Amino acid sequence: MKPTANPADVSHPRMPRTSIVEELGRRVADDIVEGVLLPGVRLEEVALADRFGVSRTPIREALRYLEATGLVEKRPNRGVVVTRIGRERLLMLFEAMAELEAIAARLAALKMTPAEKDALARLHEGSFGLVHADDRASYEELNRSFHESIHRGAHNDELMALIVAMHRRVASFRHAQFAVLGRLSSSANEHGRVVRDILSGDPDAAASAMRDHLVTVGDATASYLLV
Amino acid sequence: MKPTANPADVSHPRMPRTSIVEELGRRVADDIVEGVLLPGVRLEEVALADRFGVSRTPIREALRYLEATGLVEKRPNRGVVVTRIGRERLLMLFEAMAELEAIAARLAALKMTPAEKDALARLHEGSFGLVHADDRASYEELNRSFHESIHRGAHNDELMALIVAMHRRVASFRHAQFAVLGRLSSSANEHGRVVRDILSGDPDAAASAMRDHLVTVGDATASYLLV
DNA sequence: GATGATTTGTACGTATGTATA
DNA sequence: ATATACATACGTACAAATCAT
Repeated sequence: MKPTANPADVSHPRMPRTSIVEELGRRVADDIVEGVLLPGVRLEEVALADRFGVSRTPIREALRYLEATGLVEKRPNRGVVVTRIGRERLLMLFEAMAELEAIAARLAALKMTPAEKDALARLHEGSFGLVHADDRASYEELNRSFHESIHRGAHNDELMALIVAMHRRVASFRHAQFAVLGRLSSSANEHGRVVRDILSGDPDAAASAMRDHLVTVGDATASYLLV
Repeated sequence: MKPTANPADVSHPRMPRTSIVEELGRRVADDIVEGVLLPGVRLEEVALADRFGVSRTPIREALRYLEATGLVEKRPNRGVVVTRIGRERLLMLFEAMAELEAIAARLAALKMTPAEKDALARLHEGSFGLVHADDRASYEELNRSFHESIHRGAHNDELMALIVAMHRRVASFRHAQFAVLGRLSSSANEHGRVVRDILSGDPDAAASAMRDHLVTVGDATASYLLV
């Protein structure tokens, strides 16, 4: 691999090409979020360097970055591992996540434009068919879109960045456990409450509905988690 | 300087000594938060390396870490600057900060122990004397303690970490502007509402009171900010 | 627009600390 | 407990990009 050039990025020569470190950070982060690298797995610098065909220097910088995001943990002189947390702290993570999503719903109720509200309503309406067909994969995809459109509807990039970062951390633990079952229709119903309160512009109700929704999700998944 | 030894840390030989990178990260972060390094200032690697008597390698790792926290911005091949943001984004930052503090107040109302509530009440009572004496420095110190005790009272380390990180970022902009004037007594009154609602265990009221308090603070400071 | 100076980006070597037999 | 193996931490050298002239 050439030092600074990115093979997949030759289109816009004047656009600041993404550095190797950023690329490495993304790829390792993706592996963690997608469950390729599970919590507790040790990340050796030379192994990563060989795998990506670079020296250890950019690897170390990428790991420093990931350390700051909380996806990996670095113990001085003892290497880096994918972050592994106990049950208590995981519950805190879910609680914080639920509160952040509640904020997003709150702000969305206050600031979503009519067009955004309309799009949200349509998105939600599309979910009933998937529930009835028990199409879990499609529902999961729609669920993502649903939450993302609310995040965007909050019109606050800083808050959205917090939520995205938090979501990656939570996702990294989802794979260490079983899938959650039988929640499709109840999830859709909970979404319905959120949509109703956002559309009617009731921030407190929307926040409350979203919080309850996430708390339910949190309990359902946390109960399966290890340690 | 020796590679891994920390001159100021010779007491506990078995404690994992903090690496140079961590030390550098802390010191640069402190300089940014305390206003020694103002937004927009360029951070040159060699200059920092000379200043701290180390090579560029640990400097670069520390800067990567700070980049992830949002305190500095790194543009590929173009160096690192202390993060500088426009008015719009700053308002988002204040809004997010206010919502996070509101969450903390909410959880504190739900989870603070009687002892913690008692300590909070006493802390708040101590503020009236300072307001009357117009002792701004002491009031600011008490204000910190007040908010910190609420953060701790939320009993959620993940949320607290978010708030601390956010607070550092906000603080880095406080120094680029004038001091806020004449808010001592109104601040104390707003605190009073928060305390009342936390003590009575009303999460929604506590969140609302805290949010209003922070929104006031945000408006007051944001209106003085540059760009 | 080209050239030299400055700065960032990456590779690599060596020392130090940690784990294991 | 000591020695050996191995991974990490930092420093140094070189390459590439940016900036100033």
